[in-house]
Amino acid sequence: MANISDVAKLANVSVATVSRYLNNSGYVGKKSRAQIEEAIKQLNYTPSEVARTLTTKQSDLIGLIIPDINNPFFPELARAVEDTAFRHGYTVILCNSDEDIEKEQHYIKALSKKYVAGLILTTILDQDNYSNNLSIPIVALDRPLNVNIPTVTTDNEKGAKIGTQYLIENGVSNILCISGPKSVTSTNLRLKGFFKAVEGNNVEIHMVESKHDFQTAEQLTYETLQAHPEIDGIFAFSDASAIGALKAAHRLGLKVPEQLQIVGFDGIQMGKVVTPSLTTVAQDIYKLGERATQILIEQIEGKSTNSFSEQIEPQLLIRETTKERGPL
Amino acid sequence: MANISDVAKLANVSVATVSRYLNNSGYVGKKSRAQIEEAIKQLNYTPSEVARTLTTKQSDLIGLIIPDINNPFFPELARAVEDTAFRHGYTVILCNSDEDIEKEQHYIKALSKKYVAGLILTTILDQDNYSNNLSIPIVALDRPLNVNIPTVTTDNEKGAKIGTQYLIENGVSNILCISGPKSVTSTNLRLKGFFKAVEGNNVEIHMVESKHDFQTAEQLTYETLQAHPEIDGIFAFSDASAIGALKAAHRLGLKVPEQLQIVGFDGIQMGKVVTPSLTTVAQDIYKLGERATQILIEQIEGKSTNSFSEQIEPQLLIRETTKERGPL
DNA sequence: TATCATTGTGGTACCGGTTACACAAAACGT
DNA sequence: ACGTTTTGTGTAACCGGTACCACAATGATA
Repeated sequence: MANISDVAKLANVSVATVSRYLNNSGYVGKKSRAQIEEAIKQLNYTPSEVARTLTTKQSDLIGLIIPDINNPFFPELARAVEDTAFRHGYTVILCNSDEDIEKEQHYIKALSKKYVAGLILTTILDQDNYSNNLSIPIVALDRPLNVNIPTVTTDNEKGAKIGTQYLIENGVSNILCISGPKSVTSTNLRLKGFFKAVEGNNVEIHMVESKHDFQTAEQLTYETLQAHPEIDGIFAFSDASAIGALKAAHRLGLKVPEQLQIVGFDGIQMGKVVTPSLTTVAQDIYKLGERATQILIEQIEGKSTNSFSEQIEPQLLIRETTKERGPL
Repeated sequence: MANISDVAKLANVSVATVSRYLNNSGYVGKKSRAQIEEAIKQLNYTPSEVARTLTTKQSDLIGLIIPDINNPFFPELARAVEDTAFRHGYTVILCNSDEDIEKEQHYIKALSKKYVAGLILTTILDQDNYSNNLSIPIVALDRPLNVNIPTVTTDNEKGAKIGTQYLIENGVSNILCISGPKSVTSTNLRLKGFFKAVEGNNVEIHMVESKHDFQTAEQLTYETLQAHPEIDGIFAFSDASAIGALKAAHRLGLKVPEQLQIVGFDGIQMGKVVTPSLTTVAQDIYKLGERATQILIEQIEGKSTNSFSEQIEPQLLIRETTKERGPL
């Protein structure tokens, strides 16, 4: 691969001039410009991003760490981040931490050594250490990280509250709550919302904790439903769990929504395509990813240091797993 | 951030010695070693991957370009690639080309400027140009690229053949074939297999072309099924399409598998969780990703130049969308 | 005409590493 | 005791860019 001095030689100018041409910085005469363009074409030259990064300490890389690529919520989120980043001239490095702290730290380290311009994290670090000893901008997405780090989340408490309330309004009196991992802040906020909605209403509750994953939720729900046939409603903290629960209900021959009503959380595309289609507390996934990226880029480009945390409103999507049917 | 010469100074040795220590190349005395370790600890030093890449022209980055992150097949594939890469000390950069050639080329260019060590492509480039003017190892995954590039695929023709045959054996006489985009090689191979299976058997066929995406397939199937109520079997070229088709069947009140049998292709996790669970021609997704990565790494590390294309056997997973029920 | 801003260009130190080479001290063989 | 090998270390060129500085030519202004 040709380098900048090959170009300079061929164009009969100095590397400095070529560099100026490439970066549109400083003056470049008409004649030189033409020669340089010609040389670049002839040599099929592309500047090395690596060398440039080394001197400028800047890059157009944004690292995105997600915990579980197999939960469709995260690909959809990644899609939004990628779209937005792309539109601003950044390239996204997507890493899958697998809910594994070690793997996550490995990625954070690997990425920061590579001079990513910034990091978007969807993760479980409750310690404050990471924010501080890393000198690049970070934005937390979906799950708050710590007070000093801008965070973009859905109003989880509210979401859980309206989801649960809707179940209760629809006549459910014995709810199974399928929560997510307790280590994650958003789980706890949703728990809070759930309990607020339940409070004072005469409903019985059962709690299980599940990964946001079809299989796990299906198995857990199957067992719980067998042990407690009186359960007539399920509120799941993710659509993935809800869909697993739906499967369990089918296996047990329970009619949804007649015998059992289900409300999920997330609003992934897949919710529309299962049968019956899933009533859910939808997060505005695209907006979530978009805002996180915008905030990060603002920080990277130094345009703003104070665009802090944002909460995005969830919205109840009424579909077919609850009795009071709405539009498809 | 501290750099190598800070470490050298603090340890009272030269940068060369530190470098030798870091890379385990050449001799480093006991005393120096200890001092260096101490200095590194004190300064919290990590070598800059960027600088290293610049001189060595090597990196531990593997670029993976997938066409559609929202089709669960690809996240599962990405997972496999990532796992394998991680185990070998490589980091995966995942890019989503969105089936968009421009975006894809942008990513290929961006990645090659960053000295990725190699590239895994899942893509639609029928032209040969890319293989040649890029000097890094490439492996094509899921879709063959061109003869000079190692390729890891499922035996698509065979897969389509056994899927279709199974449908016919189960008494289907009027098949709707939901193919994928014709621009992709694997689609054409599957078409070939489909036609081979159909040939000579007295079945009627309908063809539609769909993206591998729930919504599109659902809509298309809905329309086709309405126009042709005599259809009693569907073979879809992806599980995503098959699941969309299943939804369409539900909307039309058709009983699956009694009135309509469905076979998908891919073997994604989700197939298990829909109701009824999806009979499908399963690709060995993990193996697909694993082998592609292994072959790429072999090429990167120069261990092998001739480990060429591999085909992986598909396997029919009999579940509930076909009449002859197998194990769950 | 002298002065000064504008335009255009080249030289070169530097970013943070790697590595070839030179050289010294220690260990070894005879 | 002396040549040879092994071990240990430093100097400096280099990777491919960027950017500061110096300097020349041109045009504008006083």
